Amino acid sequence: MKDSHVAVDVKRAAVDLFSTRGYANTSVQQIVEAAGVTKGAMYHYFESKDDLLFGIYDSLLSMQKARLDEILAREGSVDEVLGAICIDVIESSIDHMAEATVFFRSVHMLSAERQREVTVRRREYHDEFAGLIERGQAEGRYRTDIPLAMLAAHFFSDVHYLSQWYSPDGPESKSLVARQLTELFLASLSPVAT
Amino acid sequence: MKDSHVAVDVKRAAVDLFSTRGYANTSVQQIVEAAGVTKGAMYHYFESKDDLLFGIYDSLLSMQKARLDEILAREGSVDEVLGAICIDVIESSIDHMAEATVFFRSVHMLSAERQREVTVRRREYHDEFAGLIERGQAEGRYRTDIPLAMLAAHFFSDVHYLSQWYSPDGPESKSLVARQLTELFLASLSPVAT
DNA sequence: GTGTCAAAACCGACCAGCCGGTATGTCGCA
DNA sequence: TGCGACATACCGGCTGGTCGGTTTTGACAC
Repeated sequence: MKDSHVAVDVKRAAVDLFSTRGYANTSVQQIVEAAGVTKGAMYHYFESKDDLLFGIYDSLLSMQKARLDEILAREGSVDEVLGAICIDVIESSIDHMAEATVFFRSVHMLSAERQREVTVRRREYHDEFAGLIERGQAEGRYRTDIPLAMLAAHFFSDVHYLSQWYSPDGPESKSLVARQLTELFLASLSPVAT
Repeated sequence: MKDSHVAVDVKRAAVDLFSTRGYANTSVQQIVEAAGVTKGAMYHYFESKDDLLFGIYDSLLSMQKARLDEILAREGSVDEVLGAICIDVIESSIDHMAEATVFFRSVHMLSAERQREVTVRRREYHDEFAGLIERGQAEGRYRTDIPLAMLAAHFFSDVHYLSQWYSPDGPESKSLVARQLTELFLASLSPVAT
């Protein structure tokens, strides 16, 4: 049921429209027209407009979590692993910029229940990420004068903000941006001389 | 006309509701009820719901710009001035958290024309901020291996993200958060050893 | 191959409700 | 008596969602 061409087309069209016009400014009618299907077909695969929106969140959260776990499973020093994670999440956010835009812009349009689920799953990601920083702190590699949660937030803010300024058509390549932002973050993690 | 108690109350109620429920999920009826006025009174002071939303943007942009210019006019080294600006914008964003939440969440709900004006005024702020970093680079204080725009974005991302995690009821005080985030930013600006 | 038939997929006209906005009226005051 | 500041009833349009009906699909018998 999940991989019907209808469901796929509708979701793609929805991501596209939500990211440009916004969720509230996009009617179900516009979505199905853009997807080349009918309303009946859409409501056969999605319970509601909210359900469709949540589908976007679900995909993105699953993907990023899988990527995170895959990298965490690899061998390497804290520095290497953390760097790899930062670069990966930035690159994949750029690869899925439209989804990311919707993700950060439309949480409050989800039903309360769904918002809670998104929060929980984001926190899982956050905690694994913060845990890695904590390991680095234990090894004396990262500063401890600033709360762990703030260090993590300091990085997520960059990912969050990407869709506000990055353009795929711009001068900066995806991987360069990823390396530079990661570099800035890691630089700010260095312990301060006492 | 601007400082009627009706206009003030409506705006305050709107900020409150927009920041919690979102612009699209808040009806004009709810706003006027929360403000204790009638729809007629509101439409006497605001042309449209869009106009009301823009009022929030206008206030915030004017305030931040004025604060920026005031600090820029003061004497001091680049480090001191930049640090003061960072701390100030973070603190005032916390002081006006509700407005900031609306600001970052609802731009795409503004009319195209108004969106353009907001963009222009944000860019003015951005350019002055980036200009200061550039001065620091010229003095050899800040790294030059990363595009200026990205350095600026790296800071704005933290301000942007504040409303996602900061709670006034939480353990961290406003000024401490401001100092710590500024410290992280300035740390990442340091030139890298070659 | 072909007829049968049930289930799944899909269609699209329709609806109730809400929402932003307005038209018209009232009231106090200069 | 004119005018700005509100109040209130009202409207047209649009939106998410539904529902009865039709077509397509696929398993099975013959």
